[in-house]
Amino acid sequence: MKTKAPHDLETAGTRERIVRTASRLMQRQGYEGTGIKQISREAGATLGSVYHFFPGGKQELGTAAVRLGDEEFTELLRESLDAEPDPAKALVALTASLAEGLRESDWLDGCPVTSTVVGTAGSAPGIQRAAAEAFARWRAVVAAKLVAARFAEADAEDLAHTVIATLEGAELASQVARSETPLEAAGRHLARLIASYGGSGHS
Amino acid sequence: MKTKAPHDLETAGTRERIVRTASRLMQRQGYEGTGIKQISREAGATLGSVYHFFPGGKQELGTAAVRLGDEEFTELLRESLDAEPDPAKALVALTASLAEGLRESDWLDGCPVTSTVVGTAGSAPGIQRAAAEAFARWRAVVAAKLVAARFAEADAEDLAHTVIATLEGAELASQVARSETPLEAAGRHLARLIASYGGSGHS
DNA sequence: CGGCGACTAGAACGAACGCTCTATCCAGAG
DNA sequence: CTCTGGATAGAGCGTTCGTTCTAGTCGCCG
Repeated sequence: MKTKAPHDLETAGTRERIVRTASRLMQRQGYEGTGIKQISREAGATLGSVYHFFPGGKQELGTAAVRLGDEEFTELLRESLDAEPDPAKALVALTASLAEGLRESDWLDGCPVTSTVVGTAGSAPGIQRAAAEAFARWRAVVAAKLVAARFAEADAEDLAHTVIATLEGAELASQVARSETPLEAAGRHLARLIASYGGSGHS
Repeated sequence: MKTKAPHDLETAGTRERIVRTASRLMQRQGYEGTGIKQISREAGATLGSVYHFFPGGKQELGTAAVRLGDEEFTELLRESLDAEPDPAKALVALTASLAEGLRESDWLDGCPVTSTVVGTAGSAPGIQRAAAEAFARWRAVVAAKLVAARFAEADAEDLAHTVIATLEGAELASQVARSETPLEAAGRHLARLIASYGGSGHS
């Protein structure tokens, strides 16, 4: 019986509801600021269900929440980069959409990975590892886009570090300042930085 | 009696010990992850003293901790920028020293303001405000340096947004990856971005 | 039908949380 | 000396924390 599909439809329903709720709450309140009871309450699940799906407790749940945020942003990143051949223009569009999302949440929803991982440095190694993997994956997506736009591989990977770091920092700065300006400036400056590597466009 | 100096020497001693301890702990564990009793214990003060100096409770203490982090980084920023006439080179040196500090703490001590403010978005407006003021002050210091290096005022303020955002993001990325690479790349790329504004140097 | 495993349900535990409160200490003013 | 007020000291409040545990529900296989 390899078929786990039948009742997985239901179990995956509860499990996924818990992870999504955990991710959303930790995005706003941080890892330490979010309680398991609050998660189970808002997810419409009970404490028993939470510990059934996450026997590792809060840390395992936090790790799953970070991974969900990882997947969601990876997809957003890919969509933005695929929609526009020029990576510089794509980044400008991406920062604009990040700023829009942030404003629409009344500046509450920053990067889910960042919010969850900050403050767990020495105490929750699983979460640290998941966050490191998320950053690495995002960098790889950006680097692949740059390589596709005829960048040298070394330059692409190098630039990807700064692209991701600047996006993270600008998202945080915009959230704290309650203003789209940091993200907007980051988009423009990343485009300028990329353009400074010779090619003005995509060919 | 305007002279408050005599016993202020002692009272300021305890008060400052509390704030410094709070700042250090919140830098590592976040705002929610740090307890007032832990702060008082590690500061060698009692609960009574904490609430005597900070009748506003944890939020007032957190705000003071953010302001201390603000002052400390403002000073580090000024030192780095004053030591080198070319702002681009100064930023490379700054990222190197940030990376060194991070590595020396075994990747535990990130930006004290960021760690403290993340996760307090909707719940602690005083902390949010103090963090916004910190970012604005740092931006002003960077912008002033750029203006002194013959940048147009509009360009300088615009660039300052991205400089601060990138520094924040790279510090976070370096901490999570436990690697100096993100900060090192950020320094090089910020220097390149600044250099792209015409002047290759300081005159 | 009986039994079994996946899942739900929530009471209960000890510890820690932020905060309030009273008591005490002590230097300096009168 | 007394008196005063800033500072120290810590017991104790009610609440919430993460976690454990037992009981119960449900669908499916034999």
